[in-house]
Amino acid sequence: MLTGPEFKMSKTKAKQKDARKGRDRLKKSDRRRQILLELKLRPHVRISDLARRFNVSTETVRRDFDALAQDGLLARAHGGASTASQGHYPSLDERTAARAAERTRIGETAAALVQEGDTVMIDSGSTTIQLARALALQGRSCTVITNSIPVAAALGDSAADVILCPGEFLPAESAVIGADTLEYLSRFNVDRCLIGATGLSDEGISEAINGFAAIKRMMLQRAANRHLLIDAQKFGCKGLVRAGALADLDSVVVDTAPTGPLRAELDAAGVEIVLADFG
Amino acid sequence: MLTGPEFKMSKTKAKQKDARKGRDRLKKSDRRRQILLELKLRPHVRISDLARRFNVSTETVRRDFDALAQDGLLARAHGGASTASQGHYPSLDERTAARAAERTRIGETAAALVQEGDTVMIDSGSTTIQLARALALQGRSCTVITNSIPVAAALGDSAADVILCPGEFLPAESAVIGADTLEYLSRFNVDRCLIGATGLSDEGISEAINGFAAIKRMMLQRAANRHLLIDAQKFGCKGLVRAGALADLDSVVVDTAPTGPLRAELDAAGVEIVLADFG
DNA sequence: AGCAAGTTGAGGGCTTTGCAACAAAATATT
DNA sequence: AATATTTTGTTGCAAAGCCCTCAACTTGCT
Repeated sequence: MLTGPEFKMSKTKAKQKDARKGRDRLKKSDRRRQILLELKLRPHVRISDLARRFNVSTETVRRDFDALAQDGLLARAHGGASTASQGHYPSLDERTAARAAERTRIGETAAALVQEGDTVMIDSGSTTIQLARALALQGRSCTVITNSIPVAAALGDSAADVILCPGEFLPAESAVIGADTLEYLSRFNVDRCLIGATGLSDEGISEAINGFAAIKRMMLQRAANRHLLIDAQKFGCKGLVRAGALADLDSVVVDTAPTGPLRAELDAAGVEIVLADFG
Repeated sequence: MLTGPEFKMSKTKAKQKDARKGRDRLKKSDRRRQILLELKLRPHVRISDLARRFNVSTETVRRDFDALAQDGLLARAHGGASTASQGHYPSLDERTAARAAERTRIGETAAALVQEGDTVMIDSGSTTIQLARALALQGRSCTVITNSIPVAAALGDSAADVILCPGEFLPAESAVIGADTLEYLSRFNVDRCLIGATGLSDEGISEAINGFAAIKRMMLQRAANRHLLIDAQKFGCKGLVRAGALADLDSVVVDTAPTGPLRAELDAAGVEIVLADFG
């Protein structure tokens, strides 16, 4: 999206823009690009500041915000806007808040599985970010190896040491993937790994993105205890790629106990079901 | 008017808080913890939303914000607050905006040094973030290896491929350092490296933090062309650690040409001075 | 040129937020 | 139990932001 549509000014008359000294205004798309760039730098920008900076009226900035928000490129706020990226989190209305509560609970329950002094691997995903939050809150002193930048940031100034994996940076998920990531992970032997997934069915763990599936497989391979964090909505879902078998797991942390064939297969594979209790 | 009139249900015994089902208010510290937790999840929270959620007045939330902002735990914004972490970027007032203009100019000039298809190393620091922004804006297609997460984020969805280094995560700078970082960097041979520094004097390049100096040294070692980005304010400053000699550089990108002994030594070492022109 | 479309700025009416001072609860202390 | 201290709520007003429409301006196209 960085290829702007206004690259054709060279063919017409390209020299009226420098007539004014230096205070000339930018074009719309340049301004919007600048806004997005600014947002990558700091989490929040104020309408009034940007208006002053770009030498345009606040209404113009407001219109920019609305347009960018429509494309999901930023989130509006009263008086300004903030980043929408960094993984897309749902808004703060009642329904979603209730669902977020389940995820928080799963994260807290999973965090309790981590022992003081453990070394753990945590992969990327919205549920594992909740786990990282809980881990930071509980102040457990441990070593965390992760390929997710939000996880690293959440654990940033907690008691935990955070080791980040190398690899190709994926802005959509704010995580790294690729051969280097896998090779780096393969060097470690850890006490446990905590991973998420897009689906869990009687056929195994599945994931929507191929690169992430490989990470999960590697983490499962390097850990003595393997935990999957997943909410009941994903029971029975089969994502694009298979990330592992049920037998690869030691336990699943869920908000609601699974039933039917999934439950049967979990039991057959000897997977412990850890229920995140709501109380 | 939202607070029901029957709030004095049991004023004696110590366990009246669970009498009402779940709608009780939290204490101050819990509330503030929740605010910080919320902020780790999304980049911005609104005062009015939190007030409704916690069942307190907006003034209370405002006071929470002020207290947390005082501790540097969040950044106020009109109508809400956003994360303060992720590396401390200066605010957007007049003075700093003027100084930021110089840095932006340095970043743009340095970005122009990068050729299409280049492989480059970029280290962490506020000036190099500006460089990353400019690089993204110019749409140069290249491969960037960095230990800085803001640099990676800024280049996120540009034409550039971004490779992130492994290492210990440092929340204060949002960067990674350590032996793994160095070892990873040592694998590559790149066309150029672009680094910042806390000081530049006739004695060489210096840096305030030891771990970062080692990164810079390694990048200088692995690159065919070595550029230092630095603003005139840092001329003559000697930081804690020496990150390299002047002769390790091919060019310095500055906003103002250095004079005196620094200039003499740069000339003697054959370092090109690239001036970021304002105009 | 000249027309059409798109972009921007200004004004007005309205809502939301910020701020400060004071009052009312709740909590801690003696 | 009575008194400090802390925490929270309320009120009033100034300032900032929002949203709308309309006019001025720029840009693109034929």
